[in-house]
Amino acid sequence: MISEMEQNNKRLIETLIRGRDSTTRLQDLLCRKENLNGLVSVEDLLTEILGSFSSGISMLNSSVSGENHGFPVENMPEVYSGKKPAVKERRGCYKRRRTIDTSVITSATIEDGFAWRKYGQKEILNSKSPRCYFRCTHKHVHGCKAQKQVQKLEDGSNMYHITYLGKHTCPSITHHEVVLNFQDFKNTYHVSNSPSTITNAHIDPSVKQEVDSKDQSTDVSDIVSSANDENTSPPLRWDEILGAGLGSCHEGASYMRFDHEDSCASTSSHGYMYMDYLNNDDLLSGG
DNA sequence: GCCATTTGACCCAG
DNA sequence: CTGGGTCAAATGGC
Repeated sequence: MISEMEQNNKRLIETLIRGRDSTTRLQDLLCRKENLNGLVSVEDLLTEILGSFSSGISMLNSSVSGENHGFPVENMPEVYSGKKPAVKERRGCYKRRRTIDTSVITSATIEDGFAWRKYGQKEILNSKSPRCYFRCTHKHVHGCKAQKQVQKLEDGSNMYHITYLGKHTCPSITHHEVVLNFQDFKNTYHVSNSPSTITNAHIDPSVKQEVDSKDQSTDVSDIVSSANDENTSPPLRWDEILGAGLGSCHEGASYMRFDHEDSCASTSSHGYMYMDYLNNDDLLSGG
C-alpha cells in the first residue's frame, strides 16, 4: 500500500527531475538565442520554473523519505462501507466528492496542457456565467480522477475561474507534455515573484505551441467548452475562448489560491500547471 | 461509426 | 427545500 504510494512518489519525482533537466536544456538553448523579442527575460522565467521544479522535487523527496505520503491522495476509495449498493438503474447515482485536493486559479485561459472532457454544465445561482465541469479524458483508461470546474468571471475581463479537483494520475502526462505546457505558460503568463501570483505577459506569436501530438490537439477542443456570455448568446465555442486566451491575452492579473494556504505558499510559487502535483493536502493532513 | 459535447434529469449536501 | 455536482441519452462533428 504505502510502498505503492512511495513508488508513485518516486515516479513523480523522476518525472519532475526529467522535466527540470529538460527545462535546463531549454534554458541553455534560449539563453544562447537571447531574448527573441526582447520580451520579459526568458532566463528569469526559466529560473523560476526550475525553482519550481526543484522545490517540488525536494518536497516530494522529503515526503517519500518521511512517513508523509504526499502524492497519490486519490488512491483512497471513494466511499464504500457497503453503504449503498449503487443503484445503477437510476441516473445520477453518485457520491458527491468532498473538497479533496482543490486548488483555485483565475486565468485568462483555461488551457493547462491536460486533456479534459466536459461532462456537465450548470447555471450557478449568483453567477451569470455557467459553470462547466471537466474530467480527465483518461479517466476511464487510466482511472485518472482529476477534475476541474471552469467558470467565467463576470467582471468584464475575459478571465476564468478554474477549480482543480484531484490530481492527474494518468501516465500519459509525461514530462514532454509538461515542458510543452511550459511553453504555453510562458506565452501567456509572467510568473511574478509573489508566491501566489502570476500575471499576464505578452504573447509571442513566434513561439506558438509546437504541439503536434494527437493528445494535445484534442486538448484544445476538449478543454474548450461553453463559458457563456450571459446575455449575449449561446455558448461560446471553446476554441474561440482559447483563441482569446492564448492569442490575444488580455491584461490583468491572474492569481491562484489553494485550499490549504500553507502548502500553497511553499509549493505553488511558480506556475499553476503544477498545482495538481504539488498541492497536496496529504502533505499537511497526512500526519 | 466513433467520440466529444450538450442538456435535462437525477441525486446529495447543507 | 434548494443549489450544485454528476449521469447519460441525444446530438453533432470528424
